[in-house]
Amino acid sequence: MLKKLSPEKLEEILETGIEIFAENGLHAAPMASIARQAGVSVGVLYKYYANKEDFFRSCLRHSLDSLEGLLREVTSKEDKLLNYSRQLIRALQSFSALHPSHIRMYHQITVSSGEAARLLASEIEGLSSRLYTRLISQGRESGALRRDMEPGLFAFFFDNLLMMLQFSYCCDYYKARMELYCGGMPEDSAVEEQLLRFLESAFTFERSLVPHGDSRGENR
Amino acid sequence: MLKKLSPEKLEEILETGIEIFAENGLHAAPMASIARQAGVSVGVLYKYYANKEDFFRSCLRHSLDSLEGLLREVTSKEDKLLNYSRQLIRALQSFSALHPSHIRMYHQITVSSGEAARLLASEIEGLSSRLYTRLISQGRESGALRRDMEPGLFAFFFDNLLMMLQFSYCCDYYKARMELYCGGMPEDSAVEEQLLRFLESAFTFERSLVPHGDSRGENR
Amino acid sequence: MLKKLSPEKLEEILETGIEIFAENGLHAAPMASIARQAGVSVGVLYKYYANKEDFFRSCLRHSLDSLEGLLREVTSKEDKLLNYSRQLIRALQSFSALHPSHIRMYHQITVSSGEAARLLASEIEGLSSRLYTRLISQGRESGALRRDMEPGLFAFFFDNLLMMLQFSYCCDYYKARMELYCGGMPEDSAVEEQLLRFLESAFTFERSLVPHGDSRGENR
Amino acid sequence: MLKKLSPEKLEEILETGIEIFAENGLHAAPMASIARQAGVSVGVLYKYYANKEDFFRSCLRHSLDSLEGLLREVTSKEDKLLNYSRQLIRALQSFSALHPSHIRMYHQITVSSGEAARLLASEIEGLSSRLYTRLISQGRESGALRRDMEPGLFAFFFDNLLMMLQFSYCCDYYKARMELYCGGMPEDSAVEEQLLRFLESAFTFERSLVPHGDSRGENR
DNA sequence: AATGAATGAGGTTTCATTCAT
DNA sequence: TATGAATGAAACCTCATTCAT
Repeated sequence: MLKKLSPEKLEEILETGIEIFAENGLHAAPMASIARQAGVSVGVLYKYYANKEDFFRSCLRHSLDSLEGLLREVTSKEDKLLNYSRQLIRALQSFSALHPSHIRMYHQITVSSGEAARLLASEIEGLSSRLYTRLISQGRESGALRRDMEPGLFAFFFDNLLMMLQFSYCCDYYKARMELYCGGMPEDSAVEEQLLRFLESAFTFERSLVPHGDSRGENR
Repeated sequence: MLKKLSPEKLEEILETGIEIFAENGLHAAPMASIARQAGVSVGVLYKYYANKEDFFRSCLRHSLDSLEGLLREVTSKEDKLLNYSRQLIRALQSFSALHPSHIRMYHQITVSSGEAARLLASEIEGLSSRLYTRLISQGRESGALRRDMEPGLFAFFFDNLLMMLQFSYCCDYYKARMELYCGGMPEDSAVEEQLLRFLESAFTFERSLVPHGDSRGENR
Repeated sequence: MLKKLSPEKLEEILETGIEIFAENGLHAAPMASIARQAGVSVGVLYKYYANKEDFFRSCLRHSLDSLEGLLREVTSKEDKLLNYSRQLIRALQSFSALHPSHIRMYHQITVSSGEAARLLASEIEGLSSRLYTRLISQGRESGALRRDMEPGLFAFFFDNLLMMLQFSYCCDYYKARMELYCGGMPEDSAVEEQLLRFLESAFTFERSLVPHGDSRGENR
Repeated sequence: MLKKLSPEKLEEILETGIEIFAENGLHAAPMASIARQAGVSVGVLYKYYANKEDFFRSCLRHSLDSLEGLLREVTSKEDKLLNYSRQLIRALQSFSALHPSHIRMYHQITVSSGEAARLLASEIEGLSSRLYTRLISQGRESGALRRDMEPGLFAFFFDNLLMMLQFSYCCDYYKARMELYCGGMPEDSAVEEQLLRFLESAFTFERSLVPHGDSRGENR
């Protein structure tokens, strides 16, 4: 019985798929390129996956598995948002350095539309949205975080910053944009430090405490 | 570029292009659809524009003109970051409601790669990156904003939040994601209020002032 | 305005389609062959027809139009089944000689299955089934034809013979089969004469009149 | 042909082949489906049969063996055409009910063309054409059947009716067509009775005896 | 000058056949 | 010997671009 496709080969195919999807987008990625680059024939792809859509879903699932593993690992070590944040930033920086194609593929996914967009969003963002909202609610109850915030929206802002960070490490357009803002690619440690400061203040200080007063009130 | 097209027709062609590019992406948008929907022949498109790429650049330029107009208008009225922020948020909310296709087209652009990505980023983000960095530097000098920040990175975070907000109003995937975080589409006013609180705190409170202490130090 | 596709060219495309469908079958006929043989590009086919299925339907309709024209013409001249039969046989012989591909395409259609088969059958056979059944019923009422028959089944036998005749003139397999039975391709006139004798007797003599008695009765 | 396959397995493979060829046609039947459904590997098929064509020929031969057995059995019991007809109709009705795939495969064969068509026709129709022609000739000599007929053509008409009957019981298109003519699927017994009446009259009454005269002469 | 029909390369998917195991 | 994974040619269909009218 010919078992040519070892788990390693299958892994390689999926990683190649992620790479090509990341580069070309879901629609424009040629199955032939994936096959060629993975060193197999197109027939192999269609033996293991019903069609392009199915293959893409498998690539996504493969990637999400490792990303969710990362998320769970970080979560298991910390339970307070701000402590957790530092670990998370570092983990994302390292994931971005190791698997930039995965992040690029997620970014390609964000251009989908219609029902597919809704399904993909819930598959990709479901876990983190629930986690962040929970951590923030807990922090607010315990008094560790500010009270004058809506946890959902603040979780949304929080994830916006982290998602953009990843994209900025991996996607050409966002990379160029970050360099534009920072005058070159900033050090990982500088990003970590500054983003933590940004987040700490945003999540801990209530509006009434804002000190300088000069930017308050006149908008009402 | 010859000039036989009336300015109105030209405007219509470009707006149609933006719509179709926004919907389909740069690669998948059919020139024939654009021509048909704009009520001209494909021949006209290829008479005035060398090719699809060239036409796309013109659509982008057309859109940037109106977006930069908006930015300049808001800027002319305010010069302090936090006052400015409220105006900007409102302006972006209204722009997103009026011209969602423009925002979607910008989003489509973010998937480009290589040298094109760098050029597009600098064309689209150049103005705001310089503006935000300047406003933040000034605020830091004047004492209105915190001193322990790098203006470039904080400007980057600031724009990340605003860009994601626009995408979340206009692009299917991000729309679904925002609903996931907020349990439904939030009111414009709630978004405005919460994002302002988030930004105010992030930009004004220095780390040493962080009140509860419980999120410091215990990181190992 | 480029009007390259004259009605003549369109006709040529449809005739070529009929030819290729007749030769290869619906599924196996390559659109590229049709285009090449008709002297156009595949793009033309897909500009005028939504897809292969649609193109095939148009070929069928084109053919049915001429066949139904023929049927109506013969019908208009005669209203008694047996007079009508001679005209019909001659018409089918001449149609088979002029347009063998059409007949071969009908034959290819008979291998379709499922709902498609039902629809095609009703489209192709609807007219003649109604016509034959009506003629036979009328003949039975008037006393010109035997009374001890069910018009539907006799119409069915009648059409079976005519359909097989056409196929036997045009389709390789049936041609070979007819030669097997007749020891070579029979003259048109012999086929006409013999088939008319066959039909006349079948449609006019009632069972009770069967003369020789030796094949009667003992089967009951 | 090597012989390691048990006769039962061989039978199963051939029957499966017949089924798949019947359903999909010669061209579109996937060898892999046949192997899977028969519970063997494709390798086995290609070990015992040189290629698809060769395998198909074996399926046909297998089917012809049983059909010819049937024909011989009926023939051995009767020697007069009209007595024989009733037995034959019943036998074909029962064969159609038991082995519709075989009939469908024969039908699929009728779309073949070129030299293959000639060979297949002679293989499939040789026996019955010789048998029918002989029976009819004998009947004509003995006076049991009409004299004014050419045995070959009448045998041809006779077989046309029987072949169409089988196809009408088994093939979707012809089934739909028969329902169109009869307003629903007729009872086996009605078909038997009516077809016998049709055949009896066709084969026994000479033209000169045609009673009503109204369908004679006026054809110019 | 403007039109839009025509082109044909390129993408997805299927399946007969081979051959490593 | 038997397996069934792998191959890759060929089919459908789309769309950027050209160019006859």
